[in-house]
Amino acid sequence: MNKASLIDNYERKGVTLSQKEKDIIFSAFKTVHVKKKEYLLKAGEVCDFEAFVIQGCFKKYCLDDKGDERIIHFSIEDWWIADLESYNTNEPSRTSIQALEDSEILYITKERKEALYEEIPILERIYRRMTQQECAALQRRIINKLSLNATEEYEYFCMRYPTLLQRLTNIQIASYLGISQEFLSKIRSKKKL
Amino acid sequence: MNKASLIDNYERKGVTLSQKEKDIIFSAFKTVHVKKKEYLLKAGEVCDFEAFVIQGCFKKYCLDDKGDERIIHFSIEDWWIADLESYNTNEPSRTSIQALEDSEILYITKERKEALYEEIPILERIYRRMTQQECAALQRRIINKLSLNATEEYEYFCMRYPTLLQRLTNIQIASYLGISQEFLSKIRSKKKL
DNA sequence: CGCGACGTTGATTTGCCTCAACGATTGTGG
DNA sequence: CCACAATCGTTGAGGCAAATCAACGTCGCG
Repeated sequence: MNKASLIDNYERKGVTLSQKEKDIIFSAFKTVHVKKKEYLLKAGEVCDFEAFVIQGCFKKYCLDDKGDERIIHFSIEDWWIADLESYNTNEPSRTSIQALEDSEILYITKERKEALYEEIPILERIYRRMTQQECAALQRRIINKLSLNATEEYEYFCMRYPTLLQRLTNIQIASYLGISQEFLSKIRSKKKL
Repeated sequence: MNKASLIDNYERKGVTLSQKEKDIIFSAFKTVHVKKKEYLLKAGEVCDFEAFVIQGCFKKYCLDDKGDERIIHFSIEDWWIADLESYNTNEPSRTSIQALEDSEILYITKERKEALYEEIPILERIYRRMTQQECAALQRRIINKLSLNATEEYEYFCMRYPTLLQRLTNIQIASYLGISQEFLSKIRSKKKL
């Protein structure tokens, strides 16, 4: 993956960009290297950026009242990461974003991005469609949480995100599914039979 | 609530519209009356519309493998309703949308709405911000599902949607929370003590 | 009036959690 | 580069939250 994948990601939303527009976009983003275990965002800070993952893997999580991590989302190559709730409201984030591998991202501040919308209005459409798709994905996750038991949710995860399976620990997957690592282990051992 | 609330809803996203733009918008939407128990969308159909609720209440739900209803979302006055997943992909919806009360909506087809984006480009921004907020709300729901037990989820629902509480049956609330109606009843009786 | 949907309560079952123990793997400092 | 610690994956025993099943009174409505 490289910087150009950002433009691919944009144009996959059904919009064609001129070379000049592409240049403006590239100059608005900053390439940033993030080492494993480093944080892009810590709970309590305001999320004033968005990032596009070129290489690597991130988790977005919050802590429950017992202090256990609840993973909300994983982002790998070609995905976006930010805390939209904090980004929208300018209030402190309840989530943290941490690199699970040495990673490389394209980073843009909220301020810079708002300016970009003025320069390239068609970006509004691109991000509208992108956000619509994210809504659909989040709705799907809620439907699964309402309809499936732990075993079925794990099977859906395996089917939907086979590449993620290999890059994550069981603890991380269990936290994403909302079950204990011990119970996930039992699900896996039953599945092999 | 009346038609003008649609414009209020738009302008609350930080954009001001001219009178001419408002007129164009009004003429693009159709006022539709929907009787209690009637369907706006049935599972298996493609969702080629969006609707804004002026009066009344709707539920969006799907059926699990046992045939039980799982309510994904309620929409009352001043909210939007559609199945974004089907709307985006043009594939058959897995959800159904049904009126819980005699209702009145502003209805627009996908085709008409795409034309509206061409006529009034600033609508792209309005809908982008609207969709961003929806994403944040969906993320919040996922966090709750991951972090809270049934009692805490119910208390959050009461706090967040007090007006909905009075208009829904316990069965509907239980289905939304993903618990059985019997258990919800037990939660409620404990709470009164 | 009578039927069906609703809300409640109790008895029983079950899916998943918690705690504890263990080997295997990974990481790290000397 | 090795020794030791930390993290990880697994398994078993026991416990709890919530589901299921069943019964019953109430209410609204045709």
